[in-house]
Amino acid sequence: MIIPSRKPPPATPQTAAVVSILALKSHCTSCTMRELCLPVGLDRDALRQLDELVTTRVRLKKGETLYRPGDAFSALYALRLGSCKTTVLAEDGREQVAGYHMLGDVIGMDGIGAGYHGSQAVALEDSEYCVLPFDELENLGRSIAPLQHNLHQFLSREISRNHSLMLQLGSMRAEERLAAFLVNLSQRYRERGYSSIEFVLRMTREEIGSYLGLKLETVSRLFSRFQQEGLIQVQGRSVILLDVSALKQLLGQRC
Amino acid sequence: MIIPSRKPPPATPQTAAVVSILALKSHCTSCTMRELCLPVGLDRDALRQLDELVTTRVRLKKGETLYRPGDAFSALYALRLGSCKTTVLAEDGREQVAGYHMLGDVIGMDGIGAGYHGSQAVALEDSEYCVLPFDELENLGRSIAPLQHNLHQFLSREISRNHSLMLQLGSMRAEERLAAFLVNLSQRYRERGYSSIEFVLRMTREEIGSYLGLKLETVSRLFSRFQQEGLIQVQGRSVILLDVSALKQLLGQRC
DNA sequence: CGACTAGTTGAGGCCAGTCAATGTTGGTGG
DNA sequence: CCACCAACATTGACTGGCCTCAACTAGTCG
Repeated sequence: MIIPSRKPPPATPQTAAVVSILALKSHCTSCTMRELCLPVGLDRDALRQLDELVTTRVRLKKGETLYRPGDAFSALYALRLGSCKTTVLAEDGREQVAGYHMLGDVIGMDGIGAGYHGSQAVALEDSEYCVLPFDELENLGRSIAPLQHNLHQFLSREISRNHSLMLQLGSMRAEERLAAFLVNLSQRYRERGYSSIEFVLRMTREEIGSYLGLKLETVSRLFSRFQQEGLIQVQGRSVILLDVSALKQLLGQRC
Repeated sequence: MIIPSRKPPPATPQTAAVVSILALKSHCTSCTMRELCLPVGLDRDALRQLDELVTTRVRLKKGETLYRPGDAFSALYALRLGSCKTTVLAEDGREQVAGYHMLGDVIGMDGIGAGYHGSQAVALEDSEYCVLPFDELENLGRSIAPLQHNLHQFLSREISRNHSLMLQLGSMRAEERLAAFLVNLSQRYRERGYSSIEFVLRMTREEIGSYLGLKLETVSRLFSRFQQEGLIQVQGRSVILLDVSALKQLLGQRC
């Protein structure tokens, strides 16, 4: 609620150096992520106008940064390929993962309010982003009501997502948090047409721990225990969910 | 990240019963909270149009509910008088406070994405809310760019606020969390023209604990300790901050 | 191959939770 | 106005879940 967001304007250098800008047009019209992304439900005419707006893509290698705290906010980014994490930093340098993002996710939304980013986005693997210049997006939203509404929905869902995470961090035990994490990943992979029971984690134990407010050793121990109990099969970053309903029960959720 | 937001539509009864609807026009034009609230920076003409939209207010007594999880989403609410908390519920009934809100705050934003509320808003004292019908607000936003932008900023700031809270919940120790809580309240009281060093808490120890992911006994002990250390003076819900900079240092510090 | 990063596992400690007893406050009705 | 009660708050003693520290293994890459 406090610290990182109200910082004075950019002290940090802009991060354009590490990214490759592609002047290719990235047609929403033909994008496979269209129905998961901001253009969801738009008609052909609206899609064409949105295409006009998305003139650049950014490509990041694993570990590279899309934006940092303090960078001027100018655009939202739609994740087109690969995956990334967003992290927030405390004043003393402590860092916490605030989200893991995959295809169709829109990131950077925390920058609108302050005019500069309060968080950081780092690629977990080689990845690609459509740049949505925010001024133009607002302009276009004023003429295309469904686009405007989609934007509002994306902003709102980010809030809901954060609420769930806050609930996990504030009132769940370690094993419940990890179960929630796995079930959530599972659902999102399914939505994107991937296997919901077998996937490869893109992040380290430490990053998972950071996201869940746990230490890496705790995460590791829990993976081992879940495996022992027959809930999952885990081998490094490869995970197979053997008993999804048991995992869901762990969080108090009825399937 | 998971549980409460993706529920099926309303099972819960609508909450209109407990609230008093006032058909009074609540003029943004003359509202003292104007510069903290959604109309911030709007010109006279825009203000007048916004006035047209805000046709009703809701008045709640302490403990009454503005909306519940599952209630159909139709409007945002601008807090005009008093204060309230918003809470999120896990499936097993566990409840966690997600935010404390005061004059000028806009609440209900988590409902846009799903079409129904995922959280609950409960009055901490007798309070009053301007009802902002969301469809109409979107419409108006399409003709008044600054209003549209303000809405986006409010949505975005809610995200930033959540990020800070996540950071607290995930990586701070109990004393740091409470210090952060007090400093944050202090800042918000100042912004609203109240004393930033002397105020009365509107919530119980248990509610503070719920917000910070702590138990009420822990909160109580910390208040006592802070007092012993000369950081604050506390008497029930009355708090005086004696050493704000020491409190701020507590959040920056890694022990 | 060595250096490095990531992951696993064990031992022990500490912070915050739990349980319990007691004190305080504020609202209500006699 | 005061007595009463219930809700809220404080404090102590003890427990336990997660953290810390540490040793070791597995996999990767120059």
